[in-house]
Amino acid sequence: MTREQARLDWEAGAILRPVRTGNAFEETVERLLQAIKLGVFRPGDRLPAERDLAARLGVSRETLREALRTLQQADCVEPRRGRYGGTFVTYRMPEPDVADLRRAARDLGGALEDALTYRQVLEVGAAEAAARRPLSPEQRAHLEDRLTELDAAPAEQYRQLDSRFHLAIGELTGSPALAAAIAEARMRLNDLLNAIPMLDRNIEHAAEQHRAMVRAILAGDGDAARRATEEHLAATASLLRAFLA
Amino acid sequence: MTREQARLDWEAGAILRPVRTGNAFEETVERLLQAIKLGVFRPGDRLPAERDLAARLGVSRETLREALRTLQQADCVEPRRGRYGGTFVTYRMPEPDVADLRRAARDLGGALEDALTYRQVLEVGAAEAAARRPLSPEQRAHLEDRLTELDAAPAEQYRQLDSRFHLAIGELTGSPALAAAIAEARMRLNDLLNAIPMLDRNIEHAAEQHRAMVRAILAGDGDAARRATEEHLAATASLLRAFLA
DNA sequence: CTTCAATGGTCTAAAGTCAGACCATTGGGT
DNA sequence: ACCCAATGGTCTGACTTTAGACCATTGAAG
Repeated sequence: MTREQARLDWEAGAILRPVRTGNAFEETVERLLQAIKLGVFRPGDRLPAERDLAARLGVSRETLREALRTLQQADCVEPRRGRYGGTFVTYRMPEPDVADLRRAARDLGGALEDALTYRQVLEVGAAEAAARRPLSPEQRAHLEDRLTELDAAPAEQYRQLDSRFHLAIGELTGSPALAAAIAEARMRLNDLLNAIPMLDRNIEHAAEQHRAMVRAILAGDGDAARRATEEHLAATASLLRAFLA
Repeated sequence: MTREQARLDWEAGAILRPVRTGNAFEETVERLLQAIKLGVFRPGDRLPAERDLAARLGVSRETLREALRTLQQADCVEPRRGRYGGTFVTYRMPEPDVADLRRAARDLGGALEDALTYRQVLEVGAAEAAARRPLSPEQRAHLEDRLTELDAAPAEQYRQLDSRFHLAIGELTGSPALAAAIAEARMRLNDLLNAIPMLDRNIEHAAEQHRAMVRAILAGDGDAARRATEEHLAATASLLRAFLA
């Protein structure tokens, strides 16, 4: 019996895990907030209409509206009525703050190493998969656009555009499951990554690594794509750990 | 507007996706059924007590019981009352059938390539991550046990023990998120993998690849672990595609 | 100026889900 | 022979979520 329990804890942890996380309302708030923090929706952008958004998120319009009301009270979002109205983003990224960083890391606890491993495996694998895949001219252009956009980014938009660049590689794999998992991994780390103060030197370093990733992917060189992504993520993880130490 | 919609479809597909899949009851049925098909619970095994299982799955006991009732009506499970009673597994794996295989593949549709890519990235990355990690003697022994068990498997248990072997590598990464993702990827492909008729020749081939994976992981050789896993999964995918063609 | 289509705002009845209490059954321990 | 702890079985009341209908507002198009 005790042995059976031990066997279960060891072997079934990945299967006998919660089917649903919290309630639909909280999940919806979190998703929308992350979408904004990840730069999918930027300040001034209009969110999809409530009926649309509810359908995409797989929740009822009531639940979505409850979530939007919460975001509105948190000054992240603002509704406007009438045709050509909608829900508009008002969220502004706070300045990076090492105290925030440490608090966020403490909140994550042991899940930090988990999330870093998860992210590493997913993004390295995705870069390799994208490189080994025949890409359409549109896809190539899209990737290069993300890189150019990121290189030209004003400091206050850097982190969101960085997220978009990394998410774009996930999309290039053509695997929705993989792209979704990458987005999920990034969401878990996002508050941490956003709280890292970015020095010019780090940004330049990251930019060179981004270019190496794009070069390798566009050249169809899976090994190089993997190595470049490994190096980039290792550097980011080191930077993160440095601020936590 | 149309352009905004197109941008969203392209960029936000990974974020604006359903927060909850169907209802709790159906998800619970699916989880339990997959746990049985994956060999986490084997015929004659007793499932954890309802109160326990409900807590692990994050659903109410009522919902869990509704799911168990469904599984009972499908002759997968049988309840016994009283102390030392419980819910016992009665499910028997059907014989592999190419017709089932083709039907299951048709049901998956485009999600097949998605699932194969997803699985490839996760398992290859997990093998490498496990190899690069310091493993305790218990973990090493556990991995070797899984391999030995699989090598000695009677034909009717082969697939479930194969699942357990692959899931064990995910657990070795020490990343619950990664282990859970591997289990999820395997669940998506499981009906397909289980429907492949296994010839002795294929089993021997797979066994050699499994040994190579374990050797590399225990030796701490990440590159070799990655290559061996890549090769093994590519072989499985080829076999699968051969039966679908 | 009027129209009207697209949007957010509101309401209701039904279904799903939950926490917890309590009952019924069983077999090993005393 | 009895007890009792652990299990499945049942019920209730509260909360959550849903689907859908309908209302209110707005600004561009005609």
